[in-house]
Amino acid sequence: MSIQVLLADDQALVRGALAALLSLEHDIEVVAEVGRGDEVLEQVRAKGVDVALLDIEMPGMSGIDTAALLREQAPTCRSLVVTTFGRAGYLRRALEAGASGFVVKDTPAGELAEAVRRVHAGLRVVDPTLATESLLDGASPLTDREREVLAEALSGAPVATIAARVHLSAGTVRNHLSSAIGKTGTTNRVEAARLAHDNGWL
Amino acid sequence: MSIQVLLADDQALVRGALAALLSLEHDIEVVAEVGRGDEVLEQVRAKGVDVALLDIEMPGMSGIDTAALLREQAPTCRSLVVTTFGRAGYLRRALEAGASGFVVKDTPAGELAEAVRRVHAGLRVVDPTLATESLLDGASPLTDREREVLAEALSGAPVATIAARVHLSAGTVRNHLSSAIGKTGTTNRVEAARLAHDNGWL
DNA sequence: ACCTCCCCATGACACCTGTCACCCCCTCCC
DNA sequence: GGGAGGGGGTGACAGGTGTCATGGGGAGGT
Repeated sequence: MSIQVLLADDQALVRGALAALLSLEHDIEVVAEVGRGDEVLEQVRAKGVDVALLDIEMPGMSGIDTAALLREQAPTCRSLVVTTFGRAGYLRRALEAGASGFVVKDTPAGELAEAVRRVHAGLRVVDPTLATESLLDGASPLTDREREVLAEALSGAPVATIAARVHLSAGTVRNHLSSAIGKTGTTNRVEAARLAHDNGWL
Repeated sequence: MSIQVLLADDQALVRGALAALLSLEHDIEVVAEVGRGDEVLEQVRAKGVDVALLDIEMPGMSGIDTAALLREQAPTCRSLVVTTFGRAGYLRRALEAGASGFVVKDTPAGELAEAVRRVHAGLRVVDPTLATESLLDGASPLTDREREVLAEALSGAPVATIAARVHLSAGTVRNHLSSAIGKTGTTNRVEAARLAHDNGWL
């Protein structure tokens, strides 16, 4: 019995290309493709998927949240997160969410099939270049509120707008921003938001 | 004689997957793969490439600049730009640079081979969803200086830092920023920079 | 009970930003 | 020649921003 695989990626071309790549392997069969995170569970149940390849940045539901959902609702299906960005915090959050593997998109193509087999066998697969870096500084120093406020600041909105969106006073928002700026070692909210985003903290 | 194709994309996994996808076609042969824009020309000359698939965001040299280089240095090789982002300005700039085609990565996988064939036949291939939108408002309203200053502002640097980097007085930088904010209909530099970036103006 | 940490909030202060008026230069074009 | 437009610059002003001191409240650990 070959390994039943689901592909979740918002870019149809990448999805189709990965399907072609994996279909070259005799022991792997791509049985489902979806472009949104919130369509994964339904397909996993319907097709009896063994391994779900999840992109992180998808409409509907992120790959990380999807992995957590699968762990609860479909524990026989293992998750392999395949993402564009090798952000330290992503790996940590993916593993915490119950993903069995984490592969960056610039790994050699030949290794993907091997990663799928390992995950299916119950092993963990972690991109080696990230493993060391991540577990050291991957933890976010930000509190929940700081994270929330920074995420809003990413778009460049002024304090008043942010305050309205998170239902806080303008002064409190500025305090959170100031705290986040201090923790990230930056000099203003924009730099802080970028750094936090690049580290996968948002 | 089958069509000789080169793949240029900084993500090895995507590159390998696209190679697998295109290799399913009997009349297409992937003869070269590179991960950097500045390695394309060399490979095109060495392998006698007919069609170069170029990602835009690559280290070394952007896909757009690479297309322009190929037009000059290897006019028998046609360029097909394949990119993640459907930004209006990208299409316009790609076509101005001499690319024969422009495809977004979330087009159906099956259409890629057809796009390659059309480009090879000397036809233009343009993503239909972008064609209308792009040629209307794809032109940037920004002057060179405004573009330059906005690009620096993208990182969140304060005016003093930007002024030092572009060798202008702080006041002039603020004037350019103010002008750019006005033209983009935004309220501050961060929003203006994001909008300009998303439209491919930077 | 006590300490620590996070959360919410206010007021004050220095500084940064966005805008405007006004000046200069140069180039292109009618 | 004159006008339009881009570029570079200055000074001034209102308002936004970052920091700090100082409150109060609650959850968790010792």
